[in-house]
Amino acid sequence: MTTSQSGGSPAGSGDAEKKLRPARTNATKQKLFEASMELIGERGAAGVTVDEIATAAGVSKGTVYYNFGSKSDLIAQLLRHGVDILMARLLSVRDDSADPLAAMEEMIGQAMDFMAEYPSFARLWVSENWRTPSEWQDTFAELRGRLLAVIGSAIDGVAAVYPVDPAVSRGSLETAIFGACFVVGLDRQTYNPERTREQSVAAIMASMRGYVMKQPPAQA
Amino acid sequence: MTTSQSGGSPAGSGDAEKKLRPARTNATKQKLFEASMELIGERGAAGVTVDEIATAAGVSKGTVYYNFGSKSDLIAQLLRHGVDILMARLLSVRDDSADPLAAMEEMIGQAMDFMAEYPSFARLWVSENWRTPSEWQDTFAELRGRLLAVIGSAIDGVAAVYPVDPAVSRGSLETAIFGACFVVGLDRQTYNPERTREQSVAAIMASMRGYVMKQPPAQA
DNA sequence: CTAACTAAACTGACCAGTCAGTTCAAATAG
DNA sequence: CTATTTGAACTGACTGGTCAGTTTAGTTAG
Repeated sequence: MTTSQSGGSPAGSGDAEKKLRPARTNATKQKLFEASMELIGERGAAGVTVDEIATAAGVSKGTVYYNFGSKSDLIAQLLRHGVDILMARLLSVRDDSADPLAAMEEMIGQAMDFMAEYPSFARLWVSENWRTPSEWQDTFAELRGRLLAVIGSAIDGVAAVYPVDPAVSRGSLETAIFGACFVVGLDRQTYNPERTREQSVAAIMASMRGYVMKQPPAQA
Repeated sequence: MTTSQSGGSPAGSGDAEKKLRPARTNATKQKLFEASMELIGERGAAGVTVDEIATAAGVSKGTVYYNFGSKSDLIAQLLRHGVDILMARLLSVRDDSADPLAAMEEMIGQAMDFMAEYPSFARLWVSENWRTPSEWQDTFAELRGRLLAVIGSAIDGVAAVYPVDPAVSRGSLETAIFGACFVVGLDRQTYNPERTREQSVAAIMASMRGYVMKQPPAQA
């Protein structure tokens, strides 16, 4: 069970020591992330073998187990890795509060760019996210919460300035927008490559424009 | 590769003879659909064995191969089966054109009910839908087209009566609504069981209300 | 009587995880 | 400056097990 490697095993290391120890390791992990993102996005977590991942990364199978504790662990870290990238992009949108609707629109645009750039991650996410008893259940819950918080605060920004339909719960709207980003992004890549980024953003933004009410602001 | 069964094999029968031949077969197929829908929804197509499906359906493994040519074939027919049910519900909404927005709302409600009743089908759909080279690719393309057509005509119904934002392409909106139904439905079941049907419908309907413009109708 | 189904054994491929051994750059010693 | 040691990083053959699909001889029910 325990990976009793001859040397110290970085497999178990959560996140710490990012500067001192690793020499080749980080480059190797990066290659493994890229290779497995690609393969797993295409054929699913269960449909890809560790050997394939190792070969695609130009590394031996043992190296995968040296760097990660298990296939499952690799995928968990892969999920975190992808979410880190997406989060960074979403947070790059300055909430200058000039117009919260514009901020929202840019966030959705960033999300669409991310889906276009990492479609395999998006596929992995939607493939595994809603499985009921799954390894990664906790991972998903945590990452989902982080992402929804960002979207939620953008919605709050809008609700603070515009009058807003009280019949629409913030939580459901978060979910709808979040989900629409993934689905619209994936659908564009899979079935409608001719669709533009702007069309996609506009379609998702429709729910925000439907959320703000047509009456003039109720002057807080 | 070729399924050379001893007895006459209904395995290859696409859709024809639904009345003449089968005596026990239909009941068995039904049981197999239910069992595999459940299992595959939970653990994914690749994560479930044919033996498990057979046992769960209270049937022998041979029967699975008697009724279906292969695991892959079973899943393809399972997809069609689920879409048939969903389509029937969507089409049950009378397009009385009294208010196309109300019709749209009821359609989304029907979709939410379906997701609540067959969450495993929804999981199967989102898990496999966007895989790039997959068996079932053609099946998905066809079924997706059928479903989008129904939603599209509901959108057209709205666009025929209300003034509508030309910046939002019908295709992207179809996709966004279609996808939101799956994602919101699944999220409700997985992460937010306290969310009501109405909240979910309202969140998805927001995109329709954002699609119709705030100016008074342009009087066709 | 025959289509539908059973039960069980079997094949051949495939795969996650293991482990004994190799490499090599940097540290330490002479 | 050279020799030796250390250990992290990596290798790839191997193991124990699983699984899709097949086959066969017999049973059940319409």
